[in-house]
Amino acid sequence: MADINVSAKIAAPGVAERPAGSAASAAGGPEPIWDIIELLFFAYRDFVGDPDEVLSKLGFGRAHHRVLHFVNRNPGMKVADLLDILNITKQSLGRVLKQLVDQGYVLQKEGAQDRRQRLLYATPKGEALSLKLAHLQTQRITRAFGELGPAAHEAARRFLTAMIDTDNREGVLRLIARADRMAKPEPK
Amino acid sequence: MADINVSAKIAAPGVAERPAGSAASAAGGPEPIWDIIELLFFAYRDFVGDPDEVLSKLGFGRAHHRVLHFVNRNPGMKVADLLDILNITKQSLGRVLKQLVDQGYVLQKEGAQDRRQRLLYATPKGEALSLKLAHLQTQRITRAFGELGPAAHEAARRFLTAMIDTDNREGVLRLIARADRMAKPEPK
DNA sequence: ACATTTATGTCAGCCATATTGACATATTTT
DNA sequence: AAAATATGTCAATATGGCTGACATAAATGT
Repeated sequence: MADINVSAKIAAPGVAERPAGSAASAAGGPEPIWDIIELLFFAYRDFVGDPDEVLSKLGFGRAHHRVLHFVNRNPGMKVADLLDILNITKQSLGRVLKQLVDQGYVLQKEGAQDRRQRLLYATPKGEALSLKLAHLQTQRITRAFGELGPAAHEAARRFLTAMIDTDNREGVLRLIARADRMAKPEPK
Repeated sequence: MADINVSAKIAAPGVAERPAGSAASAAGGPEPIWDIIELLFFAYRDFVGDPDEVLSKLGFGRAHHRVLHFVNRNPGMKVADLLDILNITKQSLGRVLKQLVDQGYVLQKEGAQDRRQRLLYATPKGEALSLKLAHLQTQRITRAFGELGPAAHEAARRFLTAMIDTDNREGVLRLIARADRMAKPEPK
């Protein structure tokens, strides 16, 4: 991880400083909430950084992580569901998914009612990797909550939920709730 | 934005549900904190989605946004500082930075003390774009805080800060704090 | 029964953003 | 004078997005 040591000489004598009433507040409306904007950037960067290290050793990237994660959490999901969640094209998904299938992390099974569908399941190998990555992220979250006290989990959940597009929010919450109830995959 | 409408048939009748003490807690250590892991994914996706739309119309991408953001927030920063923050190589930065310079969003000035340095500044045009993008993100944050009550800002700040790598955290907080001082310089 | 729509896959090519390695130039430091 | 530093650049490569076009099988509607 990069160390953020911007040299103190940035605000060196002679270097232009902004005039008193900054351009933002004077001209362009409400003051940006800089701290949250930047903290989100850094927090997310570190949050995905842990899994990225593990994945790169396997020749995988963040795209594989996302696919494997949602497949593992929602056994039997359709390809189309995954496309909606990830918000990418089927061509993009196809490449990544094929690698996961070929290497035995994900398997596809013909739908029982609708035989056009290729329902997706994580194999034991895939589940193990998914859980390993989730565990890394959970360690970070647990450490953060440990620093913050018992109300932190609920507060974080509420904040993050409120940051989601309002028209998507219900769907996301349903997705999470159902995945929590979801069975272990039984591709029979 | 994609609508998350995973077909309800995933949890089809007859599909087993996870027994109370789930497989993960039985087998593989502590239970992953799925809700925060997934909410972070969706919240961040929407958070960067707003600027992405504006940027794509200008032929820019997320990389340009990051560069412009930090340059605007830290006028006079060195190229090396930017590389540390963004955690990319100078070759990757070079291409993006060149476009921003060529199109008049960023300018480079020779360092006064060290003439090897190319100190980076946002032009008025660059500042305007940066603020426009920050405004979009601020609208989302403001809406979220509005739903959550007055303590939400402090809670979010504490949560996001705690999620950052411990050895990076101080540097990040210093960076944010100094940028805030640059925006509203105290009468010296 | 036939036509249409749906779910998925695939081929081919393009673009954006990242990488590594090697090398160049100017400037500061030793 | 030599070494280290700050930056830039060339060349090649990889990943993960994209669009467009087309193929197949199965479900659905008339």
